Amino acid sequence: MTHQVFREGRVLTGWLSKDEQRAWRDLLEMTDRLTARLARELQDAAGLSQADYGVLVALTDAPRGRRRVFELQSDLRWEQSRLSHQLTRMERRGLVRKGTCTTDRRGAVITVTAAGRAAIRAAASAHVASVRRLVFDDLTDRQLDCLQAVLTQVLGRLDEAG
Amino acid sequence: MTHQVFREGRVLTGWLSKDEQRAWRDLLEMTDRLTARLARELQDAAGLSQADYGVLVALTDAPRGRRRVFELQSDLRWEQSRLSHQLTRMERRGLVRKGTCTTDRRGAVITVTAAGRAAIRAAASAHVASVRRLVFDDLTDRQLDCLQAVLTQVLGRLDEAG
DNA sequence: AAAGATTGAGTTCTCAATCTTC
DNA sequence: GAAGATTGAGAACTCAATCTTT
Repeated sequence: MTHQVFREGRVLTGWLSKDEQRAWRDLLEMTDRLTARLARELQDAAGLSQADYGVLVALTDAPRGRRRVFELQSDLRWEQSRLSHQLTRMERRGLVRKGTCTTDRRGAVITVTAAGRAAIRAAASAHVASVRRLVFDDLTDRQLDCLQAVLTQVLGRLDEAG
Repeated sequence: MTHQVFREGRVLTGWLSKDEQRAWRDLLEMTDRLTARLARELQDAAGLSQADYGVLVALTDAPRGRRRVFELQSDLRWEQSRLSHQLTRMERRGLVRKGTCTTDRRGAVITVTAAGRAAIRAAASAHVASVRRLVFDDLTDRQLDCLQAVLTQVLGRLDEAG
């Protein structure tokens, strides 16, 4: 799409058309409200933050529930220090355990604990149900395809942009 | 859409189909990366956080650059105390001014300052350009329509859900 | 020196409690 | 008591500096 360049006689190059503005505002509002709601639900269901949940998903997806810190970092695309602080807090709460790596003594191996598995089990089902109800239940196949195309395009742009 | 209920012989009620899972993960990744990138740009261009930018947009959109705190609250959908802390910090930095309301002495009136206007002017053009380049430039009219329909639907669901 | 990870200080967000005026 | 807003304490995130091992 070559976006709308003229509107009411004024040049709008470099700006957004009315439709684009609306979509942008709605996208921001949707993500804000969606994440706020899901965060509250995770907190209520299992005392987990979104950050906790993300870490636990990455760990439980991995073989034996173990992952190096730098691997988690690329899974989650978080800053080093954010992840380090987060893991320290999660260890204090008993959700994960830190161990040193046998083959590289610089490295830490993070393991999800039984309590961590229990917490994510308690949270996941209601969480996924909410995602389905709020986002996917009313979507047609065509809408899902279209949404995926948009997401893929924007992610591609972000890759180019570094 | 009635989502996919059977897959490889297993019942998936209450869960997400493969396509839905992918879309959900990509949506989370897109919003994370997009907001992270735009936040960095705002910071570099004008020393503004996303939060600062949101407040300044709401104020400069309003007549005479003035808005009551509870009005900003419903504009931004923020928690009371978050907004209050944010405004305190922005006043300290000279971006806004707080005054007491003449007709209701409980109330505070927030006004954008000249420095606030200058800051958002410095940030806005590059910000909008990035939004266009990263999100809208490659979108067809049909994709924009479809995206808008999805956003409207999800926002509607969120309204129902309270 | 580079890779893997942690630390501490400063900033921001959340939650509950509080204060003032209606 | 309710509405409008602030405060303080604790948790989370960012940035730069640091530490250890390779």
